[in-house]
Amino acid sequence: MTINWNEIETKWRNKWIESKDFETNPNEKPKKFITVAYPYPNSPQHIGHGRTYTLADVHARFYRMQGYNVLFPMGFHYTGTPVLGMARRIQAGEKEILDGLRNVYHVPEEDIKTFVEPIKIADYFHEEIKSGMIEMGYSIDWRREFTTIVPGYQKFIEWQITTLKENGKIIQGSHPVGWCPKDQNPVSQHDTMGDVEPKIDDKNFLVKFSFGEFVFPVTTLRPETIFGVTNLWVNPNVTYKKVTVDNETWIVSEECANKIKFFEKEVKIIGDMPGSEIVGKYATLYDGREIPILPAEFVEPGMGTGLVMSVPAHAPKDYQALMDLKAKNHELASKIEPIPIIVTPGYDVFPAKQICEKLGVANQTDDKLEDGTKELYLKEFTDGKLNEKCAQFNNEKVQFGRDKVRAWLQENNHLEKFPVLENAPVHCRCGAECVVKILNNQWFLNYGDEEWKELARNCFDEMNILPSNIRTEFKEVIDWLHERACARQQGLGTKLPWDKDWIVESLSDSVIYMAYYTISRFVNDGTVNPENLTREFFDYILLDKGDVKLAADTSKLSEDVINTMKKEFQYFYPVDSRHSGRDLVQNHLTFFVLNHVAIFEKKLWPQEIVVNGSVMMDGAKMSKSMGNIIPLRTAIREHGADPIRLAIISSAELLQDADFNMESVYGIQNKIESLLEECSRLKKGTIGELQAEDRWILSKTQSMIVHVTEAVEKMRLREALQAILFTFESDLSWYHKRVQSKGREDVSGILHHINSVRVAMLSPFAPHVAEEMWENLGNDNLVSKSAWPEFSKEKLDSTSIQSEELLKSTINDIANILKVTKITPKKIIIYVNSDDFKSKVYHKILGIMVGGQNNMGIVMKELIADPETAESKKMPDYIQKVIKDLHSESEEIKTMKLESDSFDEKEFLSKELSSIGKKEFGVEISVYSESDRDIYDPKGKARHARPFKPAILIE
RNA sequence: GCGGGAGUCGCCCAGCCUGGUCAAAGGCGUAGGGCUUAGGACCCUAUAUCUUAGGAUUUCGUGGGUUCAAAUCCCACCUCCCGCACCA
Repeated sequence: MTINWNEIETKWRNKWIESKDFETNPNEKPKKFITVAYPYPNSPQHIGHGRTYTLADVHARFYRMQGYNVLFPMGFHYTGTPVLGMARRIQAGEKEILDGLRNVYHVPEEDIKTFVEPIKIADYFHEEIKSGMIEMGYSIDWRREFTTIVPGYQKFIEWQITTLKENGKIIQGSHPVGWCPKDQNPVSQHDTMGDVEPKIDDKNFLVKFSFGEFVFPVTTLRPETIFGVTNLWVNPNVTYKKVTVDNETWIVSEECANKIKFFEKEVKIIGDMPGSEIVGKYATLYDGREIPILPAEFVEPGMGTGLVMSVPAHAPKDYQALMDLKAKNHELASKIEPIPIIVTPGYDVFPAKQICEKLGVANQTDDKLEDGTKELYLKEFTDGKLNEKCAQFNNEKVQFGRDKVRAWLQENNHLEKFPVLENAPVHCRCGAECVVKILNNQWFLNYGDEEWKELARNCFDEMNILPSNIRTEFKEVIDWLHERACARQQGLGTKLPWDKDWIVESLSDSVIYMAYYTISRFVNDGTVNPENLTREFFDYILLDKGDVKLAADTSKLSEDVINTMKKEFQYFYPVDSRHSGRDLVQNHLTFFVLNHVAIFEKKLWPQEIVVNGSVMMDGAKMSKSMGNIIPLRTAIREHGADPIRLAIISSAELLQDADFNMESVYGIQNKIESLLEECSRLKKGTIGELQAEDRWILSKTQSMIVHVTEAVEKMRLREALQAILFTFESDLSWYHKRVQSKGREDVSGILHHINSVRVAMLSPFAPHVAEEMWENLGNDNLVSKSAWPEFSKEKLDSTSIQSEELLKSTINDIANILKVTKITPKKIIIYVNSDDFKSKVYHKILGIMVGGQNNMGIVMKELIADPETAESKKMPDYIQKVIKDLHSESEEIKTMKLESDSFDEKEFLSKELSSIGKKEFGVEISVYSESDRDIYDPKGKARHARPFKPAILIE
């Protein structure tokens, strides 16, 4: 049978919509509030996005079947800048992006025309993504949907950010950003040519030397080398500028002057100073020491300030430049000797000299200097120690000393930050070269605050985190986190209420919004006019602060409505499970916790976080440039939603990256097809008297229920699915074998029961086709509304599991012997144990082993200590073998054997073995007990029989 | 540099937290058989090595250690991947 997936899926989707199953309001049942990070709509979603939502949907559907009132809502995150950049590029007619929209995303031409407006882009993909979610069968309550730029949400964010500020969580400061001087805008990856992220290196510093009334600023990554400075380098061919910077006059290159204009400084160029005029003079160091200024061609005016300080003992370039001058008998240079200040194991006193000689550097323009410099800088940083020339920093490791030296110089106004673009040049899409701008008065969330961190740690400690091994990562993130800018100057979003030049940054307006799902329903149905929502309203509903009258008056609502809304919030909150991709661990998920603890009281803190890995395509990372992105809706059309859901879930456990490939989809499709076929064959029937194999398979079904339920609870969905579809299959095929060999035809009632259980458990994973199967099984309700199969101890017949295991292992042993000996059997004889003493010893050993003891010596001692089994010291061989038998059985089986009644092996085997044995081996099998009088035992095998391990003779 | 992971029987990937059910699940591939007009799909069997009695041997990155017992716990080493922010 070939399934028409789209037809089945549409059929059931419509039924769900009709019955409004997923529209959730408070009721008397216990609730679960499941949320997923909402999408940013600047492209259609692909299979990778589908993973997080699918896992959450399975979770939601599972809880629903377990009898919870589950709220699973969705919103759309419009806040941010990427669509702005897209719109600009589309307006400029950039081929690359237009081709992508047309050929990869198949956006209709008339829609593309509207995309010059950023919101139209978001609107388009919003609808696209939403349609995909519906087609995937996500059980979302769409009545609560919103975007982050609707008035109600904006009122909510204003309230959130104001509350944070009043709680002292927001501070002001300055911050460097990548900046386009032409557009007068910050630039991010989306705004640059080639989509490069402008990387800012703020470990770069500027050390100030004096030169008469002027300041000579010099940039360095290694402030500690100030102690080893012997001279400055200046390019004699460059004309430097005199520049007033606040109250000082600096000598810097023109390029540098243009950079510092973007720092928080008053900058004005007032004149020239040719490099040639500076060369040969002296500058003054922080400690009053005079050092000569020497010419060097390697000094580039575009780098740093265009002036360089020379540390010839530790910088290969400086050393070589000095040598070059000395070779020319330069007068000032000839007097200079390197000053070593760092001791590093593996290097001698003058490491720079050592490296230049090792690499055979010819002169200061030699390319080998770059490698040498890199090597030495790293070694000195990780292994080096400052020496006695470094005053109070003597004996400090460079790793730690550097920061101390920097702080000390900074205090004494000898040093300033000089952030640079690490990956310069970066070009804005407009063509201009980007610079670093220091933004004044930036607003920060003070995530560095220790008290705040401590609260978050408390929350994490009490929270369930799946998978649990990601907990340490959260701990690290909390430790490492510091102030984070929470406002931007451009993009869509909500304005800061107290400073309208700024917009609340997108990662800061998406941290507690789950609370808004309980409000959006009332906004969407018109009960509430969002424009009227006030602080008092939110305070009352979300924080239980103030009184209902004030909240009602200020927001022009009735007290009844207000109290209904408050009850709804209090019913659904806290969030019971937050699903997200692992890329959000370091930011969103941690901020989510931080903001909750900063705003809400403890009982409203999140209960659980579930983190999943990403999706790979045929083993490779998905990327637009590689062209291996499959839009989700395309995949649904081609393969069906359920196969995609199953393929995503079955390809990897939670945190592992899932590999999506077509083979796995086809495999799943076939598996499901045969299951569906079987379901349509089976009819509800009466279950007659149970035979041994019936009791066994029903017991196995119970075990499966336990196993699957546990796995889903821990979000080990792959394991659960595997159990439902595959592992159980091998039990079923054994059952079929047994039934066939007995020639039974009355088992369809049992199979119907078993498959009902399987289909119900499959339903959260593959909801559409499970409904179809459920219907085929003859049910007239929806499986998504039916109850999750429940384990019942009474249905678990441990004796039947044991006896069936005995049968299987006996068959297995016979097959094994036949395989090894390659004989064709004419007759098979089985001898079961009937020796009471052996049984007694067996049980005694079983008890000892279940108690945790497995050592032969200890077991023997215990046996001898008991007068009933003391005789066993005469049969160490038997003891050893029994221990070994038991070793190869699961704890579960061992416990069962211990707890349940023993059964008559002979009776069972002689009754059950012949039919299956005849089918498997084609000969009669006779069963004797060791003590039978009429025993046929020509080879004396019978005495080898042990409990659960009969002896076998094949002729 | 700071931090987080990973290395399993041809490939992908479970198992490790909680040691014995582990020669190690499942999928793919491969080989043989069945079914089929053929192909596909499906089903069965095999797939470390040795073995004429249900067994033995060597295996889970490398080298040590703990233990009656190690893929699993501890130590060291090797190799590989990912994140480092104002960006969704």
